[in-house]
Amino acid sequence: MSSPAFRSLPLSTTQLSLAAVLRCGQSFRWSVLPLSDQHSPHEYRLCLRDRVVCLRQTSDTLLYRSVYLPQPSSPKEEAVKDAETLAWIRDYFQLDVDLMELYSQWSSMDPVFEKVKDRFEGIRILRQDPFECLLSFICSSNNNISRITKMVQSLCTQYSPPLLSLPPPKDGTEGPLVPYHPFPPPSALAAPEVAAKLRSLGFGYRADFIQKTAKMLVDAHGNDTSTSMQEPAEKWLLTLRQLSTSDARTELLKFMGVGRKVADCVLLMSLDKREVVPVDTHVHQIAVKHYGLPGSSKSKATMTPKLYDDVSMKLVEKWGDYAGWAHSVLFTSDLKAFANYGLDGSSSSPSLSKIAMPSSASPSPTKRKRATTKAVEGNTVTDAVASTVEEFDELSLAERVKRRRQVCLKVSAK
DNA sequence: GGTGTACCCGCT
DNA sequence: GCGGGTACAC
Repeated sequence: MSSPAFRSLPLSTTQLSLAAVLRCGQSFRWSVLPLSDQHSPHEYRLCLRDRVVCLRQTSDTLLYRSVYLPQPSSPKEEAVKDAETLAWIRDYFQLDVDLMELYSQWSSMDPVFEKVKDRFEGIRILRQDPFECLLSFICSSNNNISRITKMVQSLCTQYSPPLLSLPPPKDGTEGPLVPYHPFPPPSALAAPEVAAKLRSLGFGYRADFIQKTAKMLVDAHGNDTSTSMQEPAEKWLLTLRQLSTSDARTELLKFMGVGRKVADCVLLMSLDKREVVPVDTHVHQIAVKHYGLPGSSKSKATMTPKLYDDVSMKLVEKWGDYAGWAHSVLFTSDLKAFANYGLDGSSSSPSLSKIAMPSSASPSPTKRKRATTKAVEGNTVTDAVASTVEEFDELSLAERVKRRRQVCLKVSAK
């Protein structure tokens, strides 16, 4: 396989830090390969349907290239495909969003953010493929990044044939070829026997969730496995981007293994719902420690729907329109794996865990106010989210179970 | 409608 | 034992 030259895109690491963004638990599929280059210590690779995208980064430049299948037959055709790769990069990393602008806004709104911002630059939300995102986060329950990564890799190697193979990027050295697999389509995971296989691969109880969710999607939207690049179910998931946060969440909650947390991750990371703040026990701890949410910092209260809403709403109030993006910065800064991140001597910002709780940590709000204050036609983001939260609240557990059953029955009836 | 428990597996 | 949760039964 040929090794085309890298193209370059001027881009500061303050706008995008691959080292943080590709390893902080948003996407679990990027290969991180060592380089002997001081300025760019790693190469990152991701396999798409028809190409493997390879990225490197220096302080002021993003270097990119792709290896295609089929290979371009002329320099002209290759130039066209490279332009596609660049367009994909702009879309996937949402480069039209000015992260510096957001960082300064969040800093002015939040003293806690102010303290971590210098050490955790360039952390933004990826715009991922919804199907991959959905399955990845179904795998994430009661789980850690390293195991989720292994499971997602298994999905690819077991259920999606390799697109092509590449040698490691070691400058100058020839190494063994490594196969790159795209993420499998829904139809590849829908067969009943998939569940048992996934269990044997160490997926645990998530094996059934994956297979059932894939089957629900295929049965509801068909699997046109003809040569098309995307199956109908994948296209349908993309249409959820047009829906309101609340409506899109309702759709996601119908799938097996998808509760509020997983749904919110998919909304934020693949469906353009930038204000959504997914709440897990970790985020809850952050909220208790730094934002005066009620709850003991030691006792791990079970995440009830109400507690989830309280935490999520509080953080949306704090950070505003792009609250989900801000959440990602704080969340990353609190990951153990990032304990030494950004400590290159030039910065002295602490990791979040080292920051003392503000002495006047907001006197635990007597009671979370429901969004009673409807502002101008619900145009403020806080209100928009608050109202969606209310709708979710009103959706009883029984109703959710019923809806899910309906879909399951519909599925098994076929 | 809120609360309790089992669930796979790997790590502390 | 617990965890970057969810399903299911009271």
